[in-house]
Amino acid sequence: MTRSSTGLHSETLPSSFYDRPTLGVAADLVGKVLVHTFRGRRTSGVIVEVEAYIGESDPACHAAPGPTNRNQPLYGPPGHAYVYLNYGLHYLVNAVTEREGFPAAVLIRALEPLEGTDAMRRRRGRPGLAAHMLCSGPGNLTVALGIGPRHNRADLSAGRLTIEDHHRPPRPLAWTPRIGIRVGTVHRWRCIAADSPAVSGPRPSGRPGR
DNA sequence: CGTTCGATGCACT
DNA sequence: GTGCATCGAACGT
Repeated sequence: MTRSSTGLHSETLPSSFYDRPTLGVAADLVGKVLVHTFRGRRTSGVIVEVEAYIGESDPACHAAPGPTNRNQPLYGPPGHAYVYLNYGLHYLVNAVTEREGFPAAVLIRALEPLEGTDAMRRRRGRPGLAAHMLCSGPGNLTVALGIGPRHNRADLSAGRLTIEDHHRPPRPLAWTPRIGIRVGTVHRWRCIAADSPAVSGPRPSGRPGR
């Protein structure tokens, strides 16, 4: 048990949190807090947008071609990070879910910054950027928190990259199709905090935020 | 508001 | 050689 920036008790989510059906994990990750500690400094944000990628039968999941060198972490133990390079430019971070051997994960797509917004602006290289834009988008949040390929396979229940429960009040959730993919769009496996200005891309009703 | 497009690296066929 | 789970600037309306 630690003291969170909000003054409420918080604890790191255990591996068991991730060891269950991915859609449940995705819904429950909204409102939790992603934390990276670097040189004793925390940068963190409340998760407000995620997407589920579930099994070899999901054409948009990296496990669709079966086990490969890259997607190995998806087959590994739940509660570990899967970090990979996308479009040759952006690192994206996932939390591996379900039992070991079943490839599935939740992609973290947006945060509401909580701690270390100054460091986030420095890492983004955008001194004047509004707080709600600092971690909006999966490639942006990894830059803002300093997450990179060294975090691939990292244990999210212990270490420098973790997800915490700050016991924040529940958020109104909305499920939409996943975005940025060309296959598997039939599933509504993107879960957002419908009231958040930090969510990337389209949302049910137009709001400020991009 | 909207759409288009270039940058960029690597896994996979 | 092809195709991305992206971003942001540039341009059209």
